[in-house]
Amino acid sequence: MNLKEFSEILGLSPTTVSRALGGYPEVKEDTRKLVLDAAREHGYRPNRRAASLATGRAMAIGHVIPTALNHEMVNPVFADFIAGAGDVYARAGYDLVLSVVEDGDELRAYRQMASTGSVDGLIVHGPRLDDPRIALLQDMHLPFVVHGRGPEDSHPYSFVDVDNNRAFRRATDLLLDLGHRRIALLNGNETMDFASRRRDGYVSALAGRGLAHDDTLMFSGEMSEQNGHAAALRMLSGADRPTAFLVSSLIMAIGVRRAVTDIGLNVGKDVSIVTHDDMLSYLGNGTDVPIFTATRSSVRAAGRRCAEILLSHITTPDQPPVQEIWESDLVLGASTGPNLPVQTA
Amino acid sequence: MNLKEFSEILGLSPTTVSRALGGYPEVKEDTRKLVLDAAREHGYRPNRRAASLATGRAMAIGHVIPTALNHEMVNPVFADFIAGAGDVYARAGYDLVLSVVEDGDELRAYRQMASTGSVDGLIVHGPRLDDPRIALLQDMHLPFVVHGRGPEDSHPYSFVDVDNNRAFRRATDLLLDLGHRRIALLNGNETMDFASRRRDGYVSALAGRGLAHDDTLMFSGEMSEQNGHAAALRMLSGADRPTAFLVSSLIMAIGVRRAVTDIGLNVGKDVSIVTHDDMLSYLGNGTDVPIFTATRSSVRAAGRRCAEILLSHITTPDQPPVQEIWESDLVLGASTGPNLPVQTA
DNA sequence: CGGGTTGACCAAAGCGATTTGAGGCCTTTT
DNA sequence: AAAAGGCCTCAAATCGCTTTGGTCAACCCG
Repeated sequence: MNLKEFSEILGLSPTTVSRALGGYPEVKEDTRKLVLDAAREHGYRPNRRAASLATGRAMAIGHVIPTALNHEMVNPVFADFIAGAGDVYARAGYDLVLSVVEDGDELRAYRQMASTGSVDGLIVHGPRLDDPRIALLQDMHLPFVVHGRGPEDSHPYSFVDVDNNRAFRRATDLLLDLGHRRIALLNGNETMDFASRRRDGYVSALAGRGLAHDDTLMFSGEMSEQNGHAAALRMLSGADRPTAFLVSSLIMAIGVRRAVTDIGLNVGKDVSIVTHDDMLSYLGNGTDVPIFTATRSSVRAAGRRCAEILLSHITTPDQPPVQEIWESDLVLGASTGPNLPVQTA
Repeated sequence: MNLKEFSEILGLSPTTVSRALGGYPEVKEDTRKLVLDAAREHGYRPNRRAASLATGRAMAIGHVIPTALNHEMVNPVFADFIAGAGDVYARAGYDLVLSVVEDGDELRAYRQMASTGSVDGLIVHGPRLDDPRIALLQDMHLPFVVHGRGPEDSHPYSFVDVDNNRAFRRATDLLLDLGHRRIALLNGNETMDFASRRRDGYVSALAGRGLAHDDTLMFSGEMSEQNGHAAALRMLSGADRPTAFLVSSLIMAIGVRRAVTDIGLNVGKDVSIVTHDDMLSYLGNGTDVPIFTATRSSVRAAGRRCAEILLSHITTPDQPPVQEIWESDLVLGASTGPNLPVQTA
């Protein structure tokens, strides 16, 4: 059923029908109601592609998610981020076009989405320290919003980020205040912007107490349960073992907890854990008292906000960029406690 | 840059250029090479929407993922499933259109995708026991593939599923063979097809040994870490507590493990756990010896296979439906052991 | 040498919407 | 009663591509 057929059923011209559906004022209210009712009854809906072609608006937003085929990992925060963003898109009548590409092929994916005109804007996921994508997107004059932050030397652009440096500085300070001195950092891949900032926060908190950081207590890599377990186990079985862990993701923290219990120690008593918690829907950090003491920020809310900003850039261009740096909560849970003097007993 | 402009640069007609890019035989190889090189140089790519309109093919596949706004959970297997499917789409030149809708609004989403012609086919996620979506899709004559199975009374349709009944029957048998008699089932929501089949497998294995199932040892609900923890804790603190748990997801099993260690028991010694493992990329079940004994089937591979089947239905219609039921591995890990006679000591 | 093939290319007609500019009807004003 | 002005509606152009149905020249063969 196309517009022509549909308008013939109604005995109206395509123009009038289109205007009625589009909500334009040049059509009598009675007529509009007639048209809307008939559309519902006959199940008519304008063809998306034809409408896009005519208006020049794709009514779709692109998300490019990298999947490292060598190390096979899909970042689990995508699901929640996209749930948040997708909700906003749906309300505004936008589609969400997902492109799954191998790491390193992202530039090509962006270029293609832009030149084929299949999206009106893009979300940039997981910016790296030296990320070429942002410059490319600025060149292409396609609206975009970054989840996180990339290089800041270029022209300003819109982003939503959490204050990773501050969050991990505060978390480290908390552990220091509890008397811990051997604090391990299990971080994400430090070529990623967020991980780099978290490391800086951790290092500067230590430096603030005149402590040097110890490379043997620092891990940087994919934030999987396995990696958390392996790294923690290695550190705990070394001499002069850590009494506390600062971890970049809840999943990784679960691996740390398993390592701690594996060797017969107690989380929150013998070993403290502080983790970052993205508030993923399927991995809640306890209902009553949090399981883990955590720096907490909802990635779903970030998805929602990124989508809102992007849509506003699309509907009214030439706005100044929106840059939001969210403070994350530091919530106390059951995984931290004071460093007891007699720990090796 | 559109086709007209681009073909003028080359001094050729739009027809020839389009044919050259489309790989049609009516164009001299030299000319084709010329066109391809120029396209690369000038960054010309046909407008997707216009091409779709002309051919009638959207070159896109729709995925509708439900998000229950009340209970706020996004199924974490989506990320991996979509990574698998997206990879196949990308190679075939298809886009992946994601629609995030509130539970119950799925029918509307499907109807819309079909009538606006924005996709050539659909993947159905998470079929329920009495799922109206499949009948609707058959009515609309839009190709689709179901991940899992829905009602089987209607016309046959394509699906990829694991043999959930058999997997959980075997897992239950294993625990029975190890001497366990009080075996708890922590299942997904049993209005879902997969969970219902797993329950049947569990119940029939018990019945095979003349055992009745005990409602107080059965949980059905969202497969979150919290739910696993809460349900296990409740069961373990009751009288005549279970000695083994059969769990429907690794995340939930992690919650069970936490509950077991919380009350000072040992996983694999005092309490056995068998879980289903979707082989999510960020939640590997150990590298060497599996952490959990598990029924194992890759959801990413399922995504890939569903995509392949769907694309083949789209490119050559009127094929008979493809129905695949995958056997899942039963891998032994460190979380199971014999039921010791003196257990309450 | 001429009719029939074949090869390489092109003009123009869609695909299904939106939107401009023009026209028809009815009410209001002088 | 005629002119002006509103309010609706319409025909046709447009978006950028694909594809049908040619045209034209070169080639082949009896």
